[in-house]
Amino acid sequence: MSALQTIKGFADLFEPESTLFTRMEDTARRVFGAYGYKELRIPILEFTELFSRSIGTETDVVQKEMYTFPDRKGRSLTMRPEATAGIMRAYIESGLHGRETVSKLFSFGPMFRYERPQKGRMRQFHQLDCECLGAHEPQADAEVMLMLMFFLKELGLTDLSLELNTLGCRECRPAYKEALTAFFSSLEVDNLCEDCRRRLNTNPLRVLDCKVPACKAMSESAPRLIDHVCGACKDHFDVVIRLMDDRKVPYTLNPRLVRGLDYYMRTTFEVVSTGIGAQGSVAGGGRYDGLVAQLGGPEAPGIGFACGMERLALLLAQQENCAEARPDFYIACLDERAPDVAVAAAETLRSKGLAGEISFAAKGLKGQMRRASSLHVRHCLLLGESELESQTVGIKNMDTGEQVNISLATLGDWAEIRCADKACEHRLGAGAYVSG
RNA sequence: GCGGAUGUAGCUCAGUUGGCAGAGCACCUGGUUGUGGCCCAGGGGGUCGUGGGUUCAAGCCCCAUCAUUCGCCCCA
Repeated sequence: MSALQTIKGFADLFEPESTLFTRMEDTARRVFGAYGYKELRIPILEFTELFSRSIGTETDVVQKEMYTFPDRKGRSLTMRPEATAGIMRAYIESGLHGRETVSKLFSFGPMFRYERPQKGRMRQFHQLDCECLGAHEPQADAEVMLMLMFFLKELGLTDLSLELNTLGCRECRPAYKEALTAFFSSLEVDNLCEDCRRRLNTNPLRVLDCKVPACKAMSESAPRLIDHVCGACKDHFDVVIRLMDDRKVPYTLNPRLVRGLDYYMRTTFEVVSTGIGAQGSVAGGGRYDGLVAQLGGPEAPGIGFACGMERLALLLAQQENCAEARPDFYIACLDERAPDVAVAAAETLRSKGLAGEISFAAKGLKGQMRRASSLHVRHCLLLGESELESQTVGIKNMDTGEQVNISLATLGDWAEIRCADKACEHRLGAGAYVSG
């Protein structure tokens, strides 16, 4: 343990990862905005009760993964492990439900879960979160999923699969749970893994989700939820599927897809990738019609999803189309008097739209040129003794090796010409990456 | 909470059956070159993650501990 290292599972994000995060946020604002979603920023700390009441007391998240501690007055606070609960709280507390029938909200930021870190899983991780509140219609389910896939496509991610399932509702799920429990109890329960024998009592649906081969084999012939849901749920799901088929968005029906949080019902979905190791699910969500009321709000239905930004970043980093933006200039100071001149010259260049930097200290030519090379700049501006005497600057094109000397007074003109030349290129890091 | 792998120079890593701490890259100085990338010579840099133990002798063997990482679990 040391004051000079990050906490386990907490990371500093430098380039290029930080740029990837910015890109995800920008794309999210643009795409979600096109569907009528408004950005909502919510606190990171909430009263613990908000999470235990919404996520479910029996879930692993609440039981052993939350950062929970008392504040100075002894009230139990928790660093949010997910965003939905906080958005629901804000929705109810603000009275937004009274001013509009449908509310579409998105949010993003850090979440916290005390888990063992591994690839694609941190203790502080980031999620993009969308919630559509006030609509019970299956069209809302379809739109949410279409929006998610559109967002991923806009990021350039296409090699992903959408998995889809329905969980039934409060009316039909209890009967299914009983049927499922009865089914497993009729078999050799001892063949199930230790976890599943426990799940059989707490949450039998999770047995379907188990990855242990023996459990998988046993649940192979288990009764399927889709055959047990009530008429209303069946109708709802049929419309969702028909809409997805109409839009020709590929998906896989996965009867084993079960959400880990208690509040989900009816439509559930998950976006999975094979490219990032064991933590392959990059986004997940579903319908949660009872949640708002359960938290003390009105009877408002809802559907939404959360998207893991670290996992998306892993996929984005694998793409070959990340081209770094090249700075336009580096001013090499070869004389002690040069840095003063360089500060002013650089300001002139930047005011004309060029990007670059200067050496704050005067150093030898060799080191300066190395620095210019490592920065991948297009031009190296040389300020040495002779240039200072004559009030000029040597401009070396780092690609061609050509060098010209121009008067310091005309540096702004040179910059304008350079800018015009490159009018089609992104300026000042506005788009550090070009999509392919 | 459980299991595997890994901690040696600023970075990437070698290090044989236990016997003087190494390479490449990077950095600094000098030389060569018409003003960088090549080449030559030299140089600075290490509590070998940490603490114990075995031994004449430990980077190497044993125990503990911390950290990183990949899985399990769980989840986005």
